[in-house]
Amino acid sequence: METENSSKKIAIIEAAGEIFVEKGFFATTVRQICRRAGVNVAAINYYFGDKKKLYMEVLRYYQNVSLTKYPLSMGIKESDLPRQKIKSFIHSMIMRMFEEGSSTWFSKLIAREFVEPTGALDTLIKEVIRPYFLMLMTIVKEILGKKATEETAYLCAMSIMGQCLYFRNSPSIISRILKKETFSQQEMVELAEHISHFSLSALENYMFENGTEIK
Amino acid sequence: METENSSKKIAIIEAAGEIFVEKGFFATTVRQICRRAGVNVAAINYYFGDKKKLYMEVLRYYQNVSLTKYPLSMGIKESDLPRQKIKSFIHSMIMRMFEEGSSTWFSKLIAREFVEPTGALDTLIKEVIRPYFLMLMTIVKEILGKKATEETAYLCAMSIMGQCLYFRNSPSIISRILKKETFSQQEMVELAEHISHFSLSALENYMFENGTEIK
DNA sequence: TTGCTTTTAAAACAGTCGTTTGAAATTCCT
DNA sequence: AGGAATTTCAAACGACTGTTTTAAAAGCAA
Repeated sequence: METENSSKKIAIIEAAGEIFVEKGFFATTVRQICRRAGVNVAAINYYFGDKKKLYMEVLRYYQNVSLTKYPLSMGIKESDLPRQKIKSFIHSMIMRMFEEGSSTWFSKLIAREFVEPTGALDTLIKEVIRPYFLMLMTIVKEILGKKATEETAYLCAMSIMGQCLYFRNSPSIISRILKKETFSQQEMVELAEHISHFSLSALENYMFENGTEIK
Repeated sequence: METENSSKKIAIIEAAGEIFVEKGFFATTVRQICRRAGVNVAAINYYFGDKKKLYMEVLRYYQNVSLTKYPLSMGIKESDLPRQKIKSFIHSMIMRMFEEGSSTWFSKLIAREFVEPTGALDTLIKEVIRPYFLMLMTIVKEILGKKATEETAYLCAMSIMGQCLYFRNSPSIISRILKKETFSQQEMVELAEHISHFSLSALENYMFENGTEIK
């Protein structure tokens, strides 16, 4: 019975992470994972029990990595103006989702979960997503002002999340902007700038209609 | 050799449409389709060749149905103000995506293709998506004004599309707003209202920064 | 070394997938 | 009606899936 994380266990997790991100949970086969990790097919069941438990381990593993590299307060200072907070939030989110590197697979997996839920992981997902989403909602409310209802803030936060995930999760779209798969630092910045600008323009005028304040 | 569409062929297409929409191309099995259509497993291969060709037939079938029910000019009059055009566009898009009914599966399939491309169908997809997307871009440009670059209009159009598809394609999100799966007419209207309002607020101020016009 | 536990590895398992077979049933035409 | 073409169906095919088995190899404490 293994007690701590053997190197082989980690090799499996990392190989699995790559392929899960690339193809999603269902389209990924355990044999692909094992081949890339250089282990026997039985290793997954030996170390993790089954494919689904491995998937959860992958999420958990990258959750830790991701949370240490990108703390929940993503460079946002409480003293910042709401405008700046939103910018930081979106910027950080885009960076995390697009940046290439072993520590960002988790974000991509999460993004995929949004669109193609595996179901059994809802709790884990919500543990990670909800704090961010609630944080976004808080900032959104600061900008909208106190006249905004909870429902309004919720919808606006979803509009922002939707943009981020859409740009991330539509390969055919991405490849129409650029011919390549990856993004340069500058391109990511520009994308974040656009979403920030678009969303801020929206939020700062959301409570007004035709130039007159609502209610 | 069959020449025209037999009733059985259509039964398969409609059953396939339902399940493809619900589960996506890969997770749908031909046996499920055949069971729901009340035909033998071999029928799919007999009438369509294979699963992928059936999928293309489904898309083609609903493309025709959808295009007749929802013409490309979706209630938009050229004399309308740009504001109204955007509203009509988003409203129509949301309606098409959420409305239950045999003729809207196509839109849902398309929405799914956005996120989970089957690859082989890129051309067909683009034939349908592009006209709408270009139309949206045109309206966006009218609102942004002539100082807006093509790139800017493109990004803004994507932001709008992203919101629509995100609200549509995230079951776990949807079910947090409402407990049920389907939407009432009023809820759809409210959703469309929000996206319209959010996007219009954004667009109408996009070319301004801190109250001063850009450039 | 001895004995015991942990790890590896090939092979097989049971199940499902999309697809094909080949013969029966049905339809259609003269 | 007869006979050819079309359509249906149960069964099976081969390939793949996730998982289990079984036993040999490696590690390790005594």
